[in-house]
Amino acid sequence: MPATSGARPVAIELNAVLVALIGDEPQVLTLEDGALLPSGPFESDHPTLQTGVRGWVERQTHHPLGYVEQLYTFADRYRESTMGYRIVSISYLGLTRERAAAGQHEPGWQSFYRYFPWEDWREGPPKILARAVLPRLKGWVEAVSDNARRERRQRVDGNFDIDAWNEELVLQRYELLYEAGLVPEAGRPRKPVTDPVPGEPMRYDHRRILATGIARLRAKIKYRPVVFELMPPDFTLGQLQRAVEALAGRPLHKQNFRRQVEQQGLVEETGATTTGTGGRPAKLYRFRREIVLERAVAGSKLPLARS
Amino acid sequence: MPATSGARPVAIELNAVLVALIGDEPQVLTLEDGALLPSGPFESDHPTLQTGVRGWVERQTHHPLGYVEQLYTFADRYRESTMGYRIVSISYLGLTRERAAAGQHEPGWQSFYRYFPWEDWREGPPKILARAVLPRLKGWVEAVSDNARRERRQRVDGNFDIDAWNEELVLQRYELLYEAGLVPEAGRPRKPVTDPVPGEPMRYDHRRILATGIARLRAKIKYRPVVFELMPPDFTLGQLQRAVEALAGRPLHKQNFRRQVEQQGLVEETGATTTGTGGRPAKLYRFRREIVLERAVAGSKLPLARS
DNA sequence: ATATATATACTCAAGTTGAGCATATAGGTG
DNA sequence: CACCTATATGCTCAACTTGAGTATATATAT
Repeated sequence: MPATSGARPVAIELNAVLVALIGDEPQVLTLEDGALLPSGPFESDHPTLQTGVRGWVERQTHHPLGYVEQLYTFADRYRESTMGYRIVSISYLGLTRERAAAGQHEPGWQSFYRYFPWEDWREGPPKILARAVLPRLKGWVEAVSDNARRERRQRVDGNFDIDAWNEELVLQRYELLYEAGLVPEAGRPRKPVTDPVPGEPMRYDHRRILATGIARLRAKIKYRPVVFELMPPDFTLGQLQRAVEALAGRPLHKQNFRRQVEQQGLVEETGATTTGTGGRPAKLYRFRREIVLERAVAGSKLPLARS
Repeated sequence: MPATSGARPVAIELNAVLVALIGDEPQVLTLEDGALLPSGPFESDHPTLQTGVRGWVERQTHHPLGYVEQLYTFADRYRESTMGYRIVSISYLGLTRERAAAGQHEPGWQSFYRYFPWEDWREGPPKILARAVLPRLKGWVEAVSDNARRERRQRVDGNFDIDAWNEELVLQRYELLYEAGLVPEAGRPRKPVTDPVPGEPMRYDHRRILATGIARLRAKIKYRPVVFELMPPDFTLGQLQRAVEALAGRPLHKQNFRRQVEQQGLVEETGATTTGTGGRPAKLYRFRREIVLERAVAGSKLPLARS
């Protein structure tokens, strides 16, 4: 028998990091003027968690969810429900297609970089890094000495290396800033943050959940064709590149990007072109959806023997 | 307010996929003669889930856990506790160091490949694949026609490709076998499996959880230095290679493996050598633990612009 | 002494990647 | 209209990485 006898009742809450691209800007659906991620109860009439999330999100947003994946389950003691149950929150990442009004501000949708301004390197190193983030981290490093200082320095250098920026470390950087007392997080057992680094906070641990979602998405676009879940059916390679750049928060080399996309066989030409791009007309492409079944991908870095 | 009002009480159960290498064989800790993974209640006096798992596992096994990571949260309706609560199970992957008695059978420890015999390619393609698994899958493909058949064929070809075996797809292969009715899984809404493919079953969904853990571990060894959590403090490169081969289930090219390990700077020589290896004495190495802080790794496959 | 292991060092061709030059074709401007 | 500016697209090339060896060293067993 599995040892479930000592299990205690808790309440389950679902959280969603719902992402869309609106006019080249990566956005997340929020409530309460950007302070909360959408949350919903786990309804027992759904056969699985996944379908529960799907149903509830699609009811709320009236848009189909192209892709859903579980992010993480948090059950930290600082979140207690009013009923006395302990709250366990299970968070999901969901991707949905661009809304109609490109370039407009849709109510509830907020840019990733409102919460993590140091993560947007599309125009080069964000000034906020050198001006606000790094000096404060330096202070935190130097607040201790000897081994502790060396360890802090290594962590800062490894996660905030200007010369070898790693865009996947969104969560680790956020957690480091949290440890350094530079970002506030409601409800956590921490001394209040008097002078936080720039970037909007959220209530509860929602900003941390968002960081988890962005980090996962940035890692995933490198080895699974998930960007296409955010694109319209037909698109130019330029649009596709801007979409990846928006998510990764980094500028890409145009010619090499096309080479990569084309030789991976991810897209096919529709035959049409568009002149709306401001220069030579661009060919329109569509995602070859069959490829998801065919190739289960994976980048083996293991030095396999024989062939 | 987050919409937690409709949340229903459930019971939380923790499951662990606890891995150790025992004499070149990758093993998992089980109960009930291999039929169950260790499970424990979520005790409310632990500040976080992670420390809860750690404490409970270390109490049970009397060994420190080198590495713990959350795997997945399952809450499928077919698992109801006797009390009427719904059970949500949160599973973890844990790595621990090799036991004293190498080569011996430790009670409770079972080889990965007892449960997934088709996943062990260390001696070339497992005979069981051509003899039992693939023919049965072929039957499943041909049981339908037209589009359905084409889709089934694509999925089988993509996940069980003998000529381009992808060792990371452990979970996807297991799920495909489940869908094809070739592996039994207790408690699931499925017709009973009369003639399963070889490989031990487990109770509940524990075999699926184990598949999740192995898949995660196989993916992780490629970009994080987690193997070292399974190794003794000093080891030869030969031992290290056999450890990776055991986890990945594939033979590696010896010279290229050393090159990779050395140029990644993951290890340093201890200065000592050992003659116990049956040939020329091997240098002993140790893991450079500092590197974990220094390099946050990640294999960028994005074609970045400028430098 | 010889056979057989394993360990370690080095080489080389093929493939991949980073960086950039060159050309095509739209719209806007004097 | 000639020309400037954008974006799109095609192609090259050197540097680096990877796959697949050959060659040599040094233990133990017979």
